Amino acid sequence: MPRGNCQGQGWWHGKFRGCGYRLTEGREAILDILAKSEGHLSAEDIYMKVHPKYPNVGLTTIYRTLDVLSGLGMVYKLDFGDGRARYELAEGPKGAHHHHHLVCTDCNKVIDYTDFIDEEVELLRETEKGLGKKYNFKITNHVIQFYGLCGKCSGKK
Amino acid sequence: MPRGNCQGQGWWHGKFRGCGYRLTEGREAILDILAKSEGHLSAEDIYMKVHPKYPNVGLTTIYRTLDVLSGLGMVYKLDFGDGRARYELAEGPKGAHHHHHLVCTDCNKVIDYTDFIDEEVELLRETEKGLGKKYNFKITNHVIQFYGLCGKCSGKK
DNA sequence: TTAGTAATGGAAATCATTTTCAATAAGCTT
DNA sequence: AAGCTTATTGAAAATGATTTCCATTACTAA
Repeated sequence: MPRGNCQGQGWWHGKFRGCGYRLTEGREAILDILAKSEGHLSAEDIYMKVHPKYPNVGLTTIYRTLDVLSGLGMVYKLDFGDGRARYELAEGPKGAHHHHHLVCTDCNKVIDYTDFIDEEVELLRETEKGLGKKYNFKITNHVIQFYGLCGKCSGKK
Repeated sequence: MPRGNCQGQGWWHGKFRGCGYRLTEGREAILDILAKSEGHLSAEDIYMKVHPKYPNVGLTTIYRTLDVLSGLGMVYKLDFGDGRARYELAEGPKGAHHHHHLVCTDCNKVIDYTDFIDEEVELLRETEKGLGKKYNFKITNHVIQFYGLCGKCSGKK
């Protein structure tokens, strides 16, 4: 039962089982919500959405599951600076929806953007390669985020 | 006494006073520590360093001051994913030490790097301009951070 | 000096996230 | 299908960083 670096491919069940994790009702429910919500959900958001259908899944399990998922690279844990972590499903098998975030520091609104992604991906590739070699780092992830004021907040009183 | 967007230039005293903030012993002490420590200090780290010399400066004041400083753009508030915020002085008048972070997700070691900054700055400039226009966002800041395993941790058991 | 208000610290309060622990359930083995 | 091993669970309690309260102190300007 390998438990460490299980970054293989395959979806859902396979990924879980292959790493020695058990596939439980609660975990599937959480994955389900994440998949259909397309948002940036906090642990509690998820709890709220899971609870009606699975009243016996507790907040603790949500946190634990998110931890596992993020460890497996299936979920990104995000920080928008408002004191609670947000989670979103990592892009599916296709790597389809690669995007980054634009955060309003006033109202906390978050915009997903996909502009400039090509140039960015290019830079990231180079940077990761360069940094990895220079600092002997095995880079697994990155965060790019812009902060500022959205139209509404920038035109406030 | 304007209190809002005080992003003018000028250093220290001027910046403070100009925004209606008072320059107190505690605030200077904190700025001092940040200036000479060149690190990524947590509120408590700062408290520890300030306390010997100014035993009457409390943790609460540290937090409050860091909040003000970060609001003024004099300090960056960073999140390395270990549950406590870190702070570092924004680059001085010169914009000299622009850098980003490489974070080991295992031992939490943080490396500051300045490689690829030129290309990056170029991309950022474009991105900020493009996003700002498209989403009507007034971008004030950004975060770029890479996560991975440092040499030591990647070669662990 | 005096009034008006910013700033302070210590204690208490918040609040997201973790830990503890006994009970339960998954998935392998037979 | 039944047993067995061990991952998983929920509820309650613990944790720990950050905030809030509030009465006191210290600037600043007139």
